[in-house]
Amino acid sequence: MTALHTPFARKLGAFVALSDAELLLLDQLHSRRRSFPARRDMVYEGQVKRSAYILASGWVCSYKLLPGGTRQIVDFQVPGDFLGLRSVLFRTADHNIEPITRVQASEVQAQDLLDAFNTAPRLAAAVLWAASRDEAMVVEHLVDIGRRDAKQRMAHFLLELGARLKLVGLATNEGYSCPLTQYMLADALGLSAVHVNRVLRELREDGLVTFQRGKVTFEDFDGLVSYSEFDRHYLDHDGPLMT
Amino acid sequence: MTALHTPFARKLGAFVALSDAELLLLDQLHSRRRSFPARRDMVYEGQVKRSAYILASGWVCSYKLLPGGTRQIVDFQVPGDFLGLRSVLFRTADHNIEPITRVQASEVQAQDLLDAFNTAPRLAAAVLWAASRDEAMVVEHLVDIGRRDAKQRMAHFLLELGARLKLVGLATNEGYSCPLTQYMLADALGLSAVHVNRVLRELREDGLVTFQRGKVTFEDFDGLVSYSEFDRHYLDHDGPLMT
DNA sequence: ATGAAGGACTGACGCAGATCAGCAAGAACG
DNA sequence: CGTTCTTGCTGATCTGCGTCAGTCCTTCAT
Repeated sequence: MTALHTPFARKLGAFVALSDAELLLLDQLHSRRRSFPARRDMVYEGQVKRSAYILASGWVCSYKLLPGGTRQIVDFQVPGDFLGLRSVLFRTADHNIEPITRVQASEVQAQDLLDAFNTAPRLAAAVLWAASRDEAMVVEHLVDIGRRDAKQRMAHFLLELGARLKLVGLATNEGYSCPLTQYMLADALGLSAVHVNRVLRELREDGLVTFQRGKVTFEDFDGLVSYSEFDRHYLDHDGPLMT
Repeated sequence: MTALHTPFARKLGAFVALSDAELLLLDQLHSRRRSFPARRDMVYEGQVKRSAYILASGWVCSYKLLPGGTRQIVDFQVPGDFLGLRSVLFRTADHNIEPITRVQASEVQAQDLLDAFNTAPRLAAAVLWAASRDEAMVVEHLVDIGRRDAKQRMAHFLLELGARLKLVGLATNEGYSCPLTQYMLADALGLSAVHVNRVLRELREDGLVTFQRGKVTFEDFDGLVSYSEFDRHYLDHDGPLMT
């Protein structure tokens, strides 16, 4: 039961009902605990020796730098998220990972993970499932940037982030606390920071969401969902999907 | 050796040097051959019973529809690509898959795949590797849409597609044949069809690429690479990366 | 042969969002 | 204690790209 207190186990538990033995295995993955200061890259593009991590607390973002100096944030990772699962397969990292806040993470060797998978294939399924869901979020992000205007894009993004945080108990339909700056939002959504500011003001004036002083507050959750055409279902689960 | 004639085996061979036994296993995955007509969705969002497929010939695209009637094409799949690997893990498909041309594909049951993995873990690694590479392409696509202007975006996209096709022997640095319409390019790149047309004309007038009558011709490959800030390395391999 | 439909292509016009150029307030640091 | 950095915020101006409204050409079906 103790393992359920880690955000990671909590998230996996939403996908697969895990046995005590499986929870114990999960716990063992958390042995090599490390801490990272904010703003210094944990992983950078081209880096060869990499590990995977399970985020215990704090936020990070994965991004790509362009020659012009601009950057595109591909995804944010919140507590309970796995990072670098995919990149373990490659020799070198293909993007940068930067902690947004101070971060606590468990380092996971590829071998430990494979061992755990051998003893508990259902665990493997759960981890792959979580990874797939993360990929689905990147796809949703792509749609956001490709086909929604700035205001809808922001609205959709804030809801999606909320849905993710809800999975690990860090958000409700009231809101959540969020350490992102307007510059980061800009880099994630493909906008300028100036325009992010304007869009946030409009959403606030419309009485839909407020994002101020590190807090996202849903003033009118249903209104925001319908305004942004957010699909309630794709991240929602009433309980484990696999038993 | 015969299996090397399928685009899929050829692609995996670029990642991992496969033994004869592994190639044989790969061949067996190709037993349930199916054919699909152009333009009728193979998989649609919300569909419950799904299979994975290995594309033998023809092109397909995966896309998401938005309530407004617009769509965002997330990725194109070309011969040798695996489709639906990720979605096998979910109960329902989260996007649509539409054949662009008539398509030949081998249906793969989740169980067959798992069995193959058990007998040949190196094969599993190769398949996961290929899947990861596909995900990396989605990420690159995201960067394209988020942070490059229309002209650079188009240039980058055409090069990326070329790099992919080169892996299965369907492109050279001279060019490749490509069944995409300007409307599809628009839906993929988050542009209007009108603007796609303008951008293609500009690239042609600059003497960089020509895209006409189903053929992409690189007039000045190096020029295009530097104009679009294309990273030559991320899809290039001189030989198997794992032996 | 004759529509009908899809695709390439173009010009005129308008707008969403970028860019530029600031100000103000708090945090971090000497 | 002032200084510098970071972040939020704003107005003015400019532009990339969308929208509208077409034409032309090719392919296919009747």
